[in-house]
Amino acid sequence: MRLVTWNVNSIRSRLDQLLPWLDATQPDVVCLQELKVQESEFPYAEIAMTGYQVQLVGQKTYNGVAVLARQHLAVVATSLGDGVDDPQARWLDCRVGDVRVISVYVPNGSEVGSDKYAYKLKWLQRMHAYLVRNCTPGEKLAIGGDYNIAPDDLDVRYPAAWRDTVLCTPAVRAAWRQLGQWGLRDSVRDQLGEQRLFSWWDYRNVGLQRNDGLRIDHWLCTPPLAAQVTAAGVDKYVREGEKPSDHAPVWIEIAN
DNA sequence: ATGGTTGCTTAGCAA
Repeated sequence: MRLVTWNVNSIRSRLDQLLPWLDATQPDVVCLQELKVQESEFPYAEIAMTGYQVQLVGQKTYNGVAVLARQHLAVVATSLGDGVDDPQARWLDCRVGDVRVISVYVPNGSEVGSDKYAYKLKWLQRMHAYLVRNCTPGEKLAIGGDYNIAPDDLDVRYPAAWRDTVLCTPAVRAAWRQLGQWGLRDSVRDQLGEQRLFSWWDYRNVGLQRNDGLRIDHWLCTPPLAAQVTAAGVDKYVREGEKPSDHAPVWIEIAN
């Protein structure tokens, strides 16, 4: 079973990449982020043509997350559901067969010290609280998405250039470790060992040529599922193609 | 190197 997460940076402007990639790689489950579309404008017909079912939480202009699956897909929750007044579409909790799959788009945080950075740190605490409240480390749960966190300097090609940016601060890395302490495994890193793979290259730095990348898109899995992961990787060629998203798809393979 | 590029929406914001 192949699970993939990909921040597409606008699904409507990425259909010409998404559809052939789906056809070529045939993943079982796909988590998408940054749809940048409200549900009424979502390209349902084009996705239906692929044979995938889709569930999504949309929003005009910003954010938006989806889950695609070849088999039956049931929605568990469309937000963190903690009573906080937060219109941002960043969380979709689904059931696919005997696996619970969540597509997540963690806030970027903009600049350290900004309101957006404070929102990011609070949001990560709310995500942890959701797990405590609604999930158990004993179930088969996989959370794929853009976490906007490079967990370690190993996940940054040029750590000095990115030090203390919102993707790398001690505070966001502490929030990441808290997710691990709850019981989630970094299933991609578990497969990579010390190998350095990246999932995002900023448009602005023309950084792809220097491989100025970071690993900020992840699969976090509970132990029953993490134990079944047999392989992981990044479809970097998708980032190197025509009119790419700034993120590449990140996948894990699960035995069964 | 406080620039650079892309997408959505139309000059400014977010990433």
